[in-house]
Amino acid sequence: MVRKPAKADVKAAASTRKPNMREAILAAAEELFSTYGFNAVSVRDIAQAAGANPGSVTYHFKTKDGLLLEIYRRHCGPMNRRRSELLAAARRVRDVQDRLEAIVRAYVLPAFTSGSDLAGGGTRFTRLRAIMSAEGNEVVRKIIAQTFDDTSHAFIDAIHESLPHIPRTDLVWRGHFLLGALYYTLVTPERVSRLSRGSADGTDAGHAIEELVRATVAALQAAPLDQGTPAPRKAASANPGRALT
Amino acid sequence: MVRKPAKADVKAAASTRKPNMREAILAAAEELFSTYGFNAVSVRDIAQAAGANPGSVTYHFKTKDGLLLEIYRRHCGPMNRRRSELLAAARRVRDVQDRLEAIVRAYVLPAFTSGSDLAGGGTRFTRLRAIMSAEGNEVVRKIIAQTFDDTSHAFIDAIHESLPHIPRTDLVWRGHFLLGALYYTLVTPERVSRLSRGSADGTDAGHAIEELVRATVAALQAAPLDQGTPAPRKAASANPGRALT
DNA sequence: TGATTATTTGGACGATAGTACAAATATGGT
DNA sequence: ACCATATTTGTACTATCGTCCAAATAATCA
Repeated sequence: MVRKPAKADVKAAASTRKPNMREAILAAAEELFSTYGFNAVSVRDIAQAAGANPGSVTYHFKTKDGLLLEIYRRHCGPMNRRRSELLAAARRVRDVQDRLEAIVRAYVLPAFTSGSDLAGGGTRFTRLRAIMSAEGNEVVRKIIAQTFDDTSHAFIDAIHESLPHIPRTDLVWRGHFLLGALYYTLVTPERVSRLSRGSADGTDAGHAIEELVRATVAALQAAPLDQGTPAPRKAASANPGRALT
Repeated sequence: MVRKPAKADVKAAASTRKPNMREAILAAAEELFSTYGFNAVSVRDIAQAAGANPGSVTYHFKTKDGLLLEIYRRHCGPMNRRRSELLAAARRVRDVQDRLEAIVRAYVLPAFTSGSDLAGGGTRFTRLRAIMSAEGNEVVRKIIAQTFDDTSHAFIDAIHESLPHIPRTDLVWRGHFLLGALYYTLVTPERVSRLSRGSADGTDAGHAIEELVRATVAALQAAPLDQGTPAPRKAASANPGRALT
């Protein structure tokens, strides 16, 4: 096809230098996958976005699945390490209520903030995980089960220690709901803006975190299902300020 | 509203006769889309699953998008009608606590139970919606905004009437979390079974509904963020049985 | 019945998918 | 400067995609 007129011109056209094409491909793939999903993005799309040749993608990552795998490898480590640190600190909080909130925050925060270099990297990767779990990608399913389940168990255990009267099963459910809410907020933040008629911004990560933490802490403390305790009556409305705490 | 009883006969003899190919294609497409997503399923996959010719799909629905559109048309009406009925009934519940629970149940229940003929139709369609929102399908985005937003507003308004001291914005967030939790449970139910080490079944719709309702009612009643009320201390642990209600 | 319409069929079209590979080029150590 | 290696490039391969179309078949009704 048409040859490039001059190497310098091409490089100048790109906003940044490209010392490491491999990194550029990874960044482009992460951005595209987290926006349109894995199936909807082609290797050629990624190559073009990275200013690379489709063959380079094959050279560096062998297959499209391999590229996705490498993205996960890049993020899982730092994110779970951050979670462990925050969880360890949260466990040391004296007050039960504060501790519970700190634990939930330790789970949610690393999903939003970047674990590595790029701004918004955490949000982007978590959105990618959300889309992947919806698409049911088989390559990713194994990584999730073997990389994230340990972290999930650690958090559930920590919560269970703070709420020993609630069966573990219920806490698993409620932690599951937390992850679903977190994913959905990252996938369709504009829905919040729309339904609130502009009084809330779904893309405001800070606000989303606070809302999510507050709602989750309340949900975790709700009476369990089995133990024959029907949802208590009237008391809540009699104590509106503090609501359910 | 009752559908043809003859439908059962047709289904029983699925391998032999095919009186209505259009319906068979719709059913196959719904099943495949809700399992693998829109992008991952080809028109030929659908045709094969329905025992039809790929050309028949084009004949009946013009395009692949048209097929998806028709699936939505089939379900949206009955589901939202059911929700309206249940919501109207829930509004008439006297006790505030019971009413709140009934409202949430009115939102969640039609998403699980079938609105039409097939068993598990409701669950399947809701799972489809979950995957579609993750894939960011443009064809569907318009339908969602114009068909489901009215319903969402109605539920938020009803909740707001029962919890007037909580700003609408917070209720929007919490309703959003509810939908995310609902979606995620339908998309990856096996995760609940895995993390609970077998003590819970993620595919048990009845149990999922109860857990979801309990957690959501508690979350809705939590103190709002802004009004300077820090999460209350100590009281919760002093009242473990009822927790946050 | 025959005539008209509705549906199904099988094959084809151009576009694009993931991947492979040889040639061209860039890089780094000596 | 040279050589060995790493990387990039251009292109080609096969497979599959959504859609289209003319012919074959089924269904409907005068």
